[in-house]
Amino acid sequence: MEAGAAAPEPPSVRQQAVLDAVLALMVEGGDQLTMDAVARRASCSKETLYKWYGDRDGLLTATVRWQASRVHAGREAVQTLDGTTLREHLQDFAVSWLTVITSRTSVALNRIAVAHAGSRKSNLGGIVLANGRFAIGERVKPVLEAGRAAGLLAFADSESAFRTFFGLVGRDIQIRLLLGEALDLDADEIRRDADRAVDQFLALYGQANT
Amino acid sequence: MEAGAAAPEPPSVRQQAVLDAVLALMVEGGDQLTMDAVARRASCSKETLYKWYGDRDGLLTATVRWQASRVHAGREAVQTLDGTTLREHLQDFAVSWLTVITSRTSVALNRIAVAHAGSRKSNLGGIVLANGRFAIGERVKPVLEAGRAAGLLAFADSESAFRTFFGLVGRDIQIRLLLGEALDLDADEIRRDADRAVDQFLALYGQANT
DNA sequence: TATCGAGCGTACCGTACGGTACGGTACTGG
DNA sequence: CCAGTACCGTACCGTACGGTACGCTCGATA
Repeated sequence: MEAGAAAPEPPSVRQQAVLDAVLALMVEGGDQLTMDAVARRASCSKETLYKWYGDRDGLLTATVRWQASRVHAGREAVQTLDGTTLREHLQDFAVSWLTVITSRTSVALNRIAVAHAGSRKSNLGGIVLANGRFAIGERVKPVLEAGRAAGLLAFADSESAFRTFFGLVGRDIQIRLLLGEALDLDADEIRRDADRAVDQFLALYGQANT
Repeated sequence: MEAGAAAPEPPSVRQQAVLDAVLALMVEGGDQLTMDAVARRASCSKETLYKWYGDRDGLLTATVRWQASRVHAGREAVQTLDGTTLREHLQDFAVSWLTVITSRTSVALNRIAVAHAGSRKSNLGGIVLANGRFAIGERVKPVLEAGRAAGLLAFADSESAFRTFFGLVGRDIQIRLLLGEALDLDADEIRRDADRAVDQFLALYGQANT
């Protein structure tokens, strides 16, 4: 998947404030995301907005990238891997993924990106995919492969195994949220959900010694 | 989930043609879905559109319901259920669900509904959920329960079991499509995917005699 | 044949919003 | 103290689109 032209330069503090204003407006309801509203909320002039971001799409793109840059956790290398640490890693991934996709910000952002994917031009959808679904895939797959190398997991294709993991974790959550269902999970429910998903994944792909 | 006021009366043939025009325009790109474009495409006057559907939202709502009315397959009763027929039933569900969510029409419609869910008012999202995710849930759960009654499956909560099935079938397909990835599956891939999902589901919930 | 309603096509209105222009202000460097 | 820069606030422009009004045709009914 093409992420669509690398980010040019990191936003200044003032620019970050503007992008946060955009995020806030997104969360408050997708339809009030006008350039006027952004300028008012961020206490800046529209002219500045256009100077910094070119046009509305540029502003949206910068916002998506800004949010993505905050979500990325560092990818720590996996060295020792026994049944317990593998399980912990997977649980961490599941919890953080569920936390992300159930957050108001993510829901709002994904709504914008999905809507944008309908009308071509400037693919926010691609950026969101690259920084969401694909980014976590690239982080999980090494763990799965390390698990296989340690004899803890068995699968032929790590991509396919990851997709199953993804499905077991997310189930119907994301589409229900995107379509407007209330359904807010607290940290406990997320943890239980993650536990269940990891249990099921290990039941499918785990070797005896887990 | 509230479906949002039952459908008033079935559309006339002429009205169906109008709604099909709306669907066609949705598929061609979400942004050209203007009342003018619909009137032109359907060879009718805007005044008629407003007379029949009240306003733009009414037209969209009618379109979503119209599409939903076409997707609903009859729910046949489940009587005899052995391991083979259970598997067949689940495979049928998986195939038809994958076929639906990968169809251009469904993607376009879901995009509209998701976008609409951002700005409150007239929840298309609720209607889509009710006729998609929840409708299939209500059709699958009786089968799961029959499978449990026949000693073929083991689970405590059929809703939860269904959600796992849903996740195993859909995985990341829907979100990737909604976010604009190309990814078109042909009938063969769908069938293989459905097979895999059913295998995995039975591995998790099946009793020995499957 | 006269009347009537349904509906097509087109013209029109109001407004919201993307984008631009411009005056005013504060800070920076010489 | 002056020039330059960056930016705020506001006014402005053009257009696209939701919604309305109106004249016309056509088929049905008496």
